[in-house]
Amino acid sequence: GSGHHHPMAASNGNFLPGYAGGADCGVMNKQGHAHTDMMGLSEGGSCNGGGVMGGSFLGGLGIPPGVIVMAMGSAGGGISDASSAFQMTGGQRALTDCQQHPNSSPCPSSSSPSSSGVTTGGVSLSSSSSSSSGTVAKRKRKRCGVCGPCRRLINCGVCSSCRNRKTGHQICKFRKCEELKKKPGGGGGVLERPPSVPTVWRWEERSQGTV
DNA sequence: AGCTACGTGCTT
DNA sequence: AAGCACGTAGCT
Repeated sequence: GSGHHHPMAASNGNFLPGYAGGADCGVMNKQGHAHTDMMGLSEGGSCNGGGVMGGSFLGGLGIPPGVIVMAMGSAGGGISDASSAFQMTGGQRALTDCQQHPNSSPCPSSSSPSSSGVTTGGVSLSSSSSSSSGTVAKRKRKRCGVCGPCRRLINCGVCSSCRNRKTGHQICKFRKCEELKKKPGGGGGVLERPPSVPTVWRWEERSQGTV
């Protein structure tokens, strides 16, 4: 057989092997700790050529969660399944990450609240810098780590941000945190956070406390 | 020191 | 208003 590519893969193969495939794998590996997340998301490791087209396909394309849910709901015909699957990936991501590196505390949203301060609803106001002479230095907000885009671990490789990364210095559009998309002072509702965070927190606390 | 990505200004 | 490009904060 020669060139019997999958119809879907063929149409998308224009960029998958070029951007999502190589670029993502390379970048992710370089990150060091992200590979666990990626595996949890793709359930097979697209980089290793696991053959799970669905995983690499969705991840590579960077299709937003909503699309995935719709697709699954359409195929499986069960919203419960879609919801479960979606939550599983998200939960597994956080838990796996935390468990893989409990000492390094890689979790930006759940592992080290005091340092990251994301869960408190903003950047850590700890007197790190700029507290000497009262100069209000520009402090970057950090991604919430729990929204859909934040859960996404693979760059689509085709959006303007990915393509113009060299000059744009921007994260993949599909990975752009929903909170960061809003204005810094947008309604001051920074305290609003999804139930995913407190759930994980309780889980960890119970785990540590019980043991 | 180098990389990633947020914040902001400029251009369209 | 949306997108692009640049500076630079934050992290490794």
